[in-house]
Amino acid sequence: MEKRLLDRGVRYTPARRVVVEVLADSPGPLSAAELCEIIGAGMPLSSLYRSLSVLEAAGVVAPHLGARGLSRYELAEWLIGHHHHLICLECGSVDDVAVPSHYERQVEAIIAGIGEMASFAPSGHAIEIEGRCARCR
Amino acid sequence: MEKRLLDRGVRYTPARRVVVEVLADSPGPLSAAELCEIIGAGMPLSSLYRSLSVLEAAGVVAPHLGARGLSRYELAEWLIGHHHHLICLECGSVDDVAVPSHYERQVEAIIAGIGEMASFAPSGHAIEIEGRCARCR
DNA sequence: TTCCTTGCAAACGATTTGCATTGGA
DNA sequence: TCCAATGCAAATCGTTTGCAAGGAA
Repeated sequence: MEKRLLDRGVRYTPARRVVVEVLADSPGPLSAAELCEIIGAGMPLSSLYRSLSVLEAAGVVAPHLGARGLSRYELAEWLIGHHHHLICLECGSVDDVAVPSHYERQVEAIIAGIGEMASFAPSGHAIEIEGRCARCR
Repeated sequence: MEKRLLDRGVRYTPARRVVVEVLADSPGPLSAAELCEIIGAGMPLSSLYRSLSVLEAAGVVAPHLGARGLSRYELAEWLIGHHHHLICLECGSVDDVAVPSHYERQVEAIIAGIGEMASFAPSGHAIEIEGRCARCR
């Protein structure tokens, strides 16, 4: 992954490394504010955003645009695998969920069918499942 | 639908009516700025947002939180039916697409399966399909 | 030295709110 | 009359950017 940054002439600095590590440990995408909280002091929001945008440009993190005009960030799918999101309407948390491959194959087929119907060329998809998470039941 | 507002002690005013009408005519969700543009002058953004929040509280419109940190609004599903979104990565447009019921039944089953796996109680879902729309091909 | 990186503060764009005014029942 | 609705301007929130200082190659 470091190579990916070096190829773009940017460094894999401690600040960027910590962002990647925190995201790697998270069960789901995190907002900038959440990241900042977890990383702790000594990380100004502006630097955080700069790290995120460098990492995004390098294809290492991907933004997930969500509730109340705030983005959540997670590692790109080539790092953590294809997955979908469980959004808790109670506490607002967003967790990743991997979908068994026989389900995912059905999803692919459905997406392809819809694309054909609508003369739309699909290149990616996301399923957002809303409800109540285990903690809020 | 007017009843829905009256029940909450709010009126179905011309300003609110025009918002509903413009949304009803749109092939997909619209941002506040787009709504304002379509409605034309004489509709300050602040009033628009106020109309939207009243309509949202009444369950008549639903926000769709999307690209580049801006919300798009559409009529609630009980008014326009269950559907998913085609998001064009080229021009940024978002169009609704209704899914044939045999597909939708498969989707329901998949969602239920995932919910069980993750001890998550699903109450709704959305499939966002990214790609290129017919216009941008 | 030469870039890249960082921190701070200021700027920005979308959305919200305070307040005084208008308007419908 | 009374309360809801509106317009304007100012405030707020998440995010971005300009600029000068710090750091690695």
